[in-house]
Amino acid sequence: MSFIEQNLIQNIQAATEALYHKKVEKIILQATNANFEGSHTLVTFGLAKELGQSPESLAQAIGQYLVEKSGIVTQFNVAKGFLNLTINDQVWLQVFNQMRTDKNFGYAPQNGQRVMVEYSSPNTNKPLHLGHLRNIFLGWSMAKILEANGYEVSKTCIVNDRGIHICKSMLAYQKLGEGETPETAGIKGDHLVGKYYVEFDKLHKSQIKPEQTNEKNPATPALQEAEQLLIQWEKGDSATVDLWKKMNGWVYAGFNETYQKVGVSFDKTYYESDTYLLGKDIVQEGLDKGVFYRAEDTSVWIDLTAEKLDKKILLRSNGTSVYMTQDLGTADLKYADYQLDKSIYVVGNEQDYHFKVLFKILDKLGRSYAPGLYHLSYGMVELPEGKMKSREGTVVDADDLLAEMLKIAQEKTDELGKTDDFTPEELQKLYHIIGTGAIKYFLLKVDPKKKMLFNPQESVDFQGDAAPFIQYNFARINSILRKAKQLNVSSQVIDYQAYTQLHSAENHLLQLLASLPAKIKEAAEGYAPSVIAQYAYEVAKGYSKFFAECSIFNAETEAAKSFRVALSAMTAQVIQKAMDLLGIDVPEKM
RNA sequence: GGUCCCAUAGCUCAACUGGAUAGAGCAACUGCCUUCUAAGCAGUAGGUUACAGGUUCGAUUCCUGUUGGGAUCACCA
Repeated sequence: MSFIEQNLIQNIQAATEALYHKKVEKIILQATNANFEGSHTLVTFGLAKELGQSPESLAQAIGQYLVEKSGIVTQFNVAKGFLNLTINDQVWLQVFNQMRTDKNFGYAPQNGQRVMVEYSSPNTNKPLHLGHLRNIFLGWSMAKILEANGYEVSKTCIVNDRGIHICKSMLAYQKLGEGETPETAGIKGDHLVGKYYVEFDKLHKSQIKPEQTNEKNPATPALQEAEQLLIQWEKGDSATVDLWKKMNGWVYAGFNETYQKVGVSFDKTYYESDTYLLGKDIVQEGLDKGVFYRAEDTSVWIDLTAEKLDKKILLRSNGTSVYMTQDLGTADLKYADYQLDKSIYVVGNEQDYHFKVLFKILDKLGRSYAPGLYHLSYGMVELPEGKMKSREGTVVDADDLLAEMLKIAQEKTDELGKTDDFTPEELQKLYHIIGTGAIKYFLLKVDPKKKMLFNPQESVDFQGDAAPFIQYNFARINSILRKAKQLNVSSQVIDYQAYTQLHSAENHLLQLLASLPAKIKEAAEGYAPSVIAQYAYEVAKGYSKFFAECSIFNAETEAAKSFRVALSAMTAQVIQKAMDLLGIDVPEKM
């Protein structure tokens, strides 16, 4: 809480005591609506009831008191029951001075807690698509935000690298591959494997007999062969394992290329081929504790109907484990590896039910870490015609989209012609910063919980509420700072006393900058990078307005000039920090 | 059918967790570059917050119902 809020709350409490001889415990302030004068607002309806006063007269009385006694409130107005307070500009300048001298402004100190963010978690049978990008950017940003809130964060990825779906692409490759490799085919490894996954689907569908069309899982020869391959793999058959290793290697190389392109990485990768047998001992533990039960056919279940959930299978009658069993095992493994206080799973909302059940089971088993588990459930990215389906080819491929972003960035940059002095390398770097920034911002600005729409026809915005606009303001500021250096305008020392009247655009911007710490906290508590994205845009907009309305180098006084340079520098710093939390770079020039 | 989620301007999204006259961007229309980067600024227009009730000083937000959309309910992962 800022000292302004502390001061106001204390003085409001003092006011109610002095005026009505009653101490009020909780005072809640909110930001003043833009249509009214002031920055802080006290909503008096609740207080009025408690004190037996009318909201209007109470607001008047407290307002009067604050102007006289607080030392920071210069004026107030009352609309209905809302008491709007205007804070002295000198106080705002103090706030400004405080934030610019704080190297860690916005960041919370270490809190000694460990948190894991698991994200991406791809299958190794097809390339990444737009939905994965939302997942990846959310995970990365969430990790950054938690770090900024003082957590020790580890980023992990659980690769789903085994199972029937992997065997499908292996089988198709065996049949049709003719020794093709990413090199000979000239195709990125993950795309090559994805191609054979599609081939398998074609083969499988062509083999479905007329009388099987209504079955949910028609047993075609192709499917049976793939199942056979899975059995071979589980036996450790060397030829099968070698093929599996080779194809997975291609996929990893492809994924890594994409990860690198978008600038994300992991501290730890778990492979399901290593962990898929985990969790069976937990099944035994659950049986011993009486949390699970064994059915007549020897399969193991948990009955969660009392919790308004269903019965869930945990071990098949043939003794093999299911998805849930593995997740129980990896939860224990993660905790054993990192002693986590919190563990965040970034997984799509189609798995809401799965995680509800998973967390409930771990809780029932008495795991101490259960309360710290959180499913960061995000909505699907949909196309105008509906959901993306990889088998039907209606997906927006991640690599294709990134390439298109770079292309648009290049076209737009070249069109504006402001980069004539750039070297080819600098230009490539700039296109990359702008292109990837645009897609990241596009995916992160929306509340994670909500599904969102991507229209390939309109693609991603580079204008208005978009990353390039924010980056543009950062570049603009750097231009200003370069010029300030040239002109020897010092912003180190500011004569605040000589600057008594802030321009409304300055005041607005300053208040925005001051709210960075609150926003970083809010983003972590709500698990919502969108809070930061919206904030970054507002700051950029605030600067743009200031830039248009206040001349910096032709300022009326020296004090104003140096303050404006300092305000610009501070804005650049805040923009950079906010964008960094989103995983978005900012350019010095553009 | 059970459970869960969603519905806000023509389009894409906000709305400080129950607050004021519901805000931005895109698209449309008006102005503004011989002065610090116009990827910009200022303005006009655009809304019965799906619908019907309820709770209260006050509802886009909470409750009930209706309609429409999505997810999930596998001895798949």
